[in-house]
Amino acid sequence: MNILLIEDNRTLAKSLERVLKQEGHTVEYAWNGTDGLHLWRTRADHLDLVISDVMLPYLDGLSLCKTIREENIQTPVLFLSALGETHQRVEGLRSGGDDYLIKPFSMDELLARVDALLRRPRARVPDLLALGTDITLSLENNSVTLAGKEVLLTPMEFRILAYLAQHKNMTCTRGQLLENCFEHSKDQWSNSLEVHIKNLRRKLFSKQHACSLQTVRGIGYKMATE
Amino acid sequence: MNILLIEDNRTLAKSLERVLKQEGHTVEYAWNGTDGLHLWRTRADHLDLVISDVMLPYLDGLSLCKTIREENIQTPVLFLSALGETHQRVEGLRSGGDDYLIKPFSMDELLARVDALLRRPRARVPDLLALGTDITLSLENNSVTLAGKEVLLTPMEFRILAYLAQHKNMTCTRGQLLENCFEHSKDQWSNSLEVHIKNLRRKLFSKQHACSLQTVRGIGYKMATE
DNA sequence: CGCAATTCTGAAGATTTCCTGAAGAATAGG
DNA sequence: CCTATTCTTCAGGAAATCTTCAGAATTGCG
Repeated sequence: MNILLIEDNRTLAKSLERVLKQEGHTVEYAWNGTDGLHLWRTRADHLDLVISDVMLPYLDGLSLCKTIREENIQTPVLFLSALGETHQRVEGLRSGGDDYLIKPFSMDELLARVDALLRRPRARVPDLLALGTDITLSLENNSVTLAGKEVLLTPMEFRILAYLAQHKNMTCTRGQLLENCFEHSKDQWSNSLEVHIKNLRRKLFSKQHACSLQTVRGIGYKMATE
Repeated sequence: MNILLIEDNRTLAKSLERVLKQEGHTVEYAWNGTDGLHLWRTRADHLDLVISDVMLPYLDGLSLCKTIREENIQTPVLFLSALGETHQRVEGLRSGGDDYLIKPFSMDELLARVDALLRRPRARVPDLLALGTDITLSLENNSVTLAGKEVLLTPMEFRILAYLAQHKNMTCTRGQLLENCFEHSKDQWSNSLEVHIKNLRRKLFSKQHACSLQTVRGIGYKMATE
């Protein structure tokens, strides 16, 4: 696992690095907030965990984490801090942190908490999604191609398709779709969804594919691929 | 979000429940280890978080959590305990816990930690139920496969099958089935149930299997596996 | 064996859910 | 302010599903 360590105390950093490497992790290191931010941003795809001090030169850990979270980067974060007051710990978690460890701590506890954070499955969203053999969908530029040719979708249609594609072969309830793609609340009814589904079918699934947009009666819809 | 609270101190439990509900969560409650285990197992699909005391009557929190993890259920767990020694906290995390909060704690911190645990993407456990050797049923996809091939069930059929599968090798009374799968009240009669059972048998149990849908005369039905 | 209670089965009617086309409402861009 | 695009609503009809019913089959028991 890849861990980014942001800590200005070089001595502590060294020993943390040693211990983590012993556990089989690879460790990258930044000694201040701005360097940390840069590394985190650029390497986010490869990182499995960030361990960050709260008090750092140039940019403190909490602001750093807030910034990152606003960029929709979800790498788990373990904060280290000598500030152990409840309100300080709460603030750490509210800033987007996943755990908060008070200095001084034992290496055993650190490793246990690191394990707990690494154990949970990551939700890494790939950029290009393939549906069957000839439908491709790029989340980044909001575009869809069918057999190599671009198909124009309305924003709403794209949101719905993207949601279904990200959950392909799972049944998505009408509630999920309404909540995630519309501003509606979960349990509200709107025929609108069905109209968009119809249009998606017309634009993308009119012919036989290795992929189809199925309705699951009484529940919702499912993007089925082979 | 759905939270299961396992705590034997009724006073503490009550106030936790109140605070969590204020935050918009729904709370289920168990006051001892064995009840907790049962609730957790059976409702795992709907639970988003478990908050559990460590010292509990009948079955302590750590063993409880280990058992659940061995069953491949990944619901996040927050342990509460008065035992705040490092080695005890480490043990909690090693047992499959995700966080460990030491009593007494402030409600603020509890809520922050609950938020942190709920915020992270859910473990997508393919909640697959196996019946015999060749029937598999996925609650998430609302789908059933027989010898690898998908079998299409109606919503009602699926609900009934799922209920029986989740209680396999137990006799389910007609009352249970009516109450859980239909909108009927417990003691109402409806031939409808039998019709659905018939259709399930036709679709899934027509051949000899390691699994059969038996009728228990005068009581109800049983999903029997070997 | 014969009877009564219970369950099974097929088909038809009732109900729910979904699809579709078109028209009205909202929104953005010029 | 006008236009083009997109979104939502509505209503009719189609399709899938659920329930009911009546007769047949099965089971348990004296």
